[in-house]
Amino acid sequence: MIKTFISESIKEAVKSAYNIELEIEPTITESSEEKFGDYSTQISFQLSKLLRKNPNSIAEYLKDILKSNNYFDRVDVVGGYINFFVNINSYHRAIGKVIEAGENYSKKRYIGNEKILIEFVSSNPTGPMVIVNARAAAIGDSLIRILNWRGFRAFSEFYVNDSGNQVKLLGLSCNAIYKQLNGKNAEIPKNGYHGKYLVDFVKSVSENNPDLENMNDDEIDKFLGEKSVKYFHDLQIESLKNFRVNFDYIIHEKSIREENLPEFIVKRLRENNLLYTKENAIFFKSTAFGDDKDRPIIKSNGEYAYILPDAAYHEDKMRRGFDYLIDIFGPDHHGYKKRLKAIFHAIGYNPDHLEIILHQMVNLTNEGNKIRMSKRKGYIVSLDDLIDDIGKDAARFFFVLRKVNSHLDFDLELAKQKTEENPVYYVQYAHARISSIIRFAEEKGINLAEKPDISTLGKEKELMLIKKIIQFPEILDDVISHREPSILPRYLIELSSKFHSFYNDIRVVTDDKELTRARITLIKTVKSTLKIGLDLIGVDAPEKM
RNA sequence: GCCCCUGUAGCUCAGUGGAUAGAGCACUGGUUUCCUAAACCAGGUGCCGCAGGUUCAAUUCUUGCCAGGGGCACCA
Repeated sequence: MIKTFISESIKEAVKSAYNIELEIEPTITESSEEKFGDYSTQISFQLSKLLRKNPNSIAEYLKDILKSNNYFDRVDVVGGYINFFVNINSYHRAIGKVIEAGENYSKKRYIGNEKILIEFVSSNPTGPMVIVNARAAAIGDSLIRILNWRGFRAFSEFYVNDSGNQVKLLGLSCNAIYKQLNGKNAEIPKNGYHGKYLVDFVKSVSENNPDLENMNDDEIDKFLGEKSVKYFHDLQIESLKNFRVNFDYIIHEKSIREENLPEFIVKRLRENNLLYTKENAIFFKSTAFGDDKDRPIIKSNGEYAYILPDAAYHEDKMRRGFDYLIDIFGPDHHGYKKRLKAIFHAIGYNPDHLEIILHQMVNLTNEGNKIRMSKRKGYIVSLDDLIDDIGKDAARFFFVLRKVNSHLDFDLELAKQKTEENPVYYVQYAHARISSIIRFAEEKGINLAEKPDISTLGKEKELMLIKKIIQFPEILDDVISHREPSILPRYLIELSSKFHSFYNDIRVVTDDKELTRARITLIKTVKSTLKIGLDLIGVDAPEKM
């Protein structure tokens, strides 16, 4: 909030000095060193070209205007930079607002009516929830929480591919396993699923369904296929729930097909003259929309290519009244991005209203050795395994801590051993510590209901904490504008660090009741900021540890 | 061959068109009669992968190259 104020002041100063409206937001940074004040701007460098004056004289001129502002103790100019020394009253005013807001600090009311739909995970129902999908889950869920907290209307959705080829393959694989279990000769199809989890599943189904023996091959394929899709889907949703990831909507490919939406897409494309037939397959001219080559949407055997029902699904999203779509995909979908945007555009929507976020892969290693995971081949470490090993708080924190765009190396052994060093505990510990101090103060009979005198807070470490706390709303906005949840956990680590440092330097509960109340009030703002922040990434904020 | 991501301290990773590039881990030493030591304090490291270009200013933008990872189906 102080930053915004400085920004406004600069704009006004520039206007009154040179009679120009700044088109750009002046960049304001927190000063790297104390001698450069609290905040700095290098606006004079940016203006120097425009005004044909040297930066230093511009800075000096602006300084004289800015100086008169009662927010600052001092305004300095050093080598073209303008450095602001914010006075203590401004900080007291700022933290006063945080205290007023309490549990709702940084929360915004709904702004506008635009509805955002974020689709993520959408894993195939062919096995348990795996680690890569868990990363998408953590990212997507955190984004939704943060967007909604900051006044957007964002909804989460999971798309189930419960028809099509892979379901067929799953049925065939199950059938083969079923035969093998009964001592018959059978091979799992080449592209089928080989996981041990599937054997366990088929075993339990066949024990509970003796009629299987009376069915013919096709019937068994179908029966086991449908059964397993439902089973694995439920299992996945259950795992995600346990990971504190819930969905507003779950949409099945089957229902998209039943509503004949794929046919609608074909019709629409045909009307727009964007289809042609080649070697019995129907191709969509996606090159007209920037794709590298045209893509088949109906295969020569008459089946739909994956993109067709998916395009239909996006049509469905728009029909349900969403204005802006975000898809979070894994790195294996990167070639798919152009194609999907192309078809979205081709069926009549603004391609800017479909945003595709690609997160990078997760490499699982075990004592340095890479574990290659493949559901089809059957090497799997499931989300449930991970939670059992390191806990959901650590897992969620860890997944969101890395930037969406970077590859994530996850050493299972290390993660298990390093549990105690995991930064999530550092943050949670700060929260628990504050809770403990507050309990202690209550035991000492400090009346916390009485309004404290904040102006007694002026020590270096106190101001340091205040400065950090008031950054929080900006941090959340950064997360949103960059689509980068990792900014939040890193901020929480910094805030915790400032608090621990404060704690070791300054005693909160003392005989001075007035001062105690002021300090308790201060650390309460830290507590609620941590609580809100942790909650936004789906991590618990414990009262005790 | 084409496309995407990455290359910053011993390791894991932040960061920015601007002032002396940062954290954590690891390593060394210190801190508790007192609110949680899962904490704090002190100590030092960098051809910011390489080479051009744009700029008053490049680690940041851009081009080429090198290295690592991934993707390039009438799979989903």
